[in-house]
Amino acid sequence: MEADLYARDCGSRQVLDRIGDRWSVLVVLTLASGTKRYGELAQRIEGVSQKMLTQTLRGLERDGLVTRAAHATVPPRVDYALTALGRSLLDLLSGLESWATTHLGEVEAARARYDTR
Amino acid sequence: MEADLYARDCGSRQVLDRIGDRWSVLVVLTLASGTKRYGELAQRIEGVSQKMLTQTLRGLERDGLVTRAAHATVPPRVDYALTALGRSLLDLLSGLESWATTHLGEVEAARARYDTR
DNA sequence: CTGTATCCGTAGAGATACTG
DNA sequence: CAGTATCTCTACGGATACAG
Repeated sequence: MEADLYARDCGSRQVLDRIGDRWSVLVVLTLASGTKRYGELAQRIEGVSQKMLTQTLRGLERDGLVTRAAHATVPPRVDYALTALGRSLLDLLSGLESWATTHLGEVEAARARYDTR
Repeated sequence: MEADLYARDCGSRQVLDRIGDRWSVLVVLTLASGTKRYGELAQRIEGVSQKMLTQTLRGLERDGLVTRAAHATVPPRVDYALTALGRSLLDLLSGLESWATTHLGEVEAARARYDTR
């Protein structure tokens, strides 16, 4: 079976959807520097709601990109970390991150030009 | 001014949003092989509605990633192409494409594992 | 601390019909 | 051919409250 990104029902589209997910990228990038607790992620990623963070983490865990380790302590503690698969995605995502920051100015300029004509 | 991807109101988040957009990625990748007409894009990208394709193209044009050239012929003809900025994104996106297709199997396996426990 | 459950408003996506 | 306009619908995301 061939993986055709352009085909409607190809699973590679779903993979792209996860990458494209707004919070997934930020979560994976945050985990680049090592294991993080739930609260650390929530604090670092500004603007993410509890619901969305949990939902995103579940999705990443389901896709095998992130591991979840719950410790039965009081208070509870849950550690999230990247899997090997998750780390394999890291280079690409940090490339995206640096593209976004370095070309931000050009994009904003283009928008200003577009909006004023 | 610093570009912090994790800051709520930083423009780099909006840039990431565009990259993350489902159809934008597919459109840019389709334009990788050169100028395409509206209809060619619609045909190549399976499942995209007319509305979404137009909307995506407008967004990409606004952000300076794509040019739009309308010819006043009968029937009309509109050519879309990548700008230099758009091409600068291409390597990253094709990296994403190949990651998606090569790791599709692992992701699907992880999902199956997650869903059956 | 790390979640789950519920309600609710709005943006987004599809379908359809129409136009230069 | 390449759109625009309008309608409908749902499903995403935020807020809030509660629980283990």
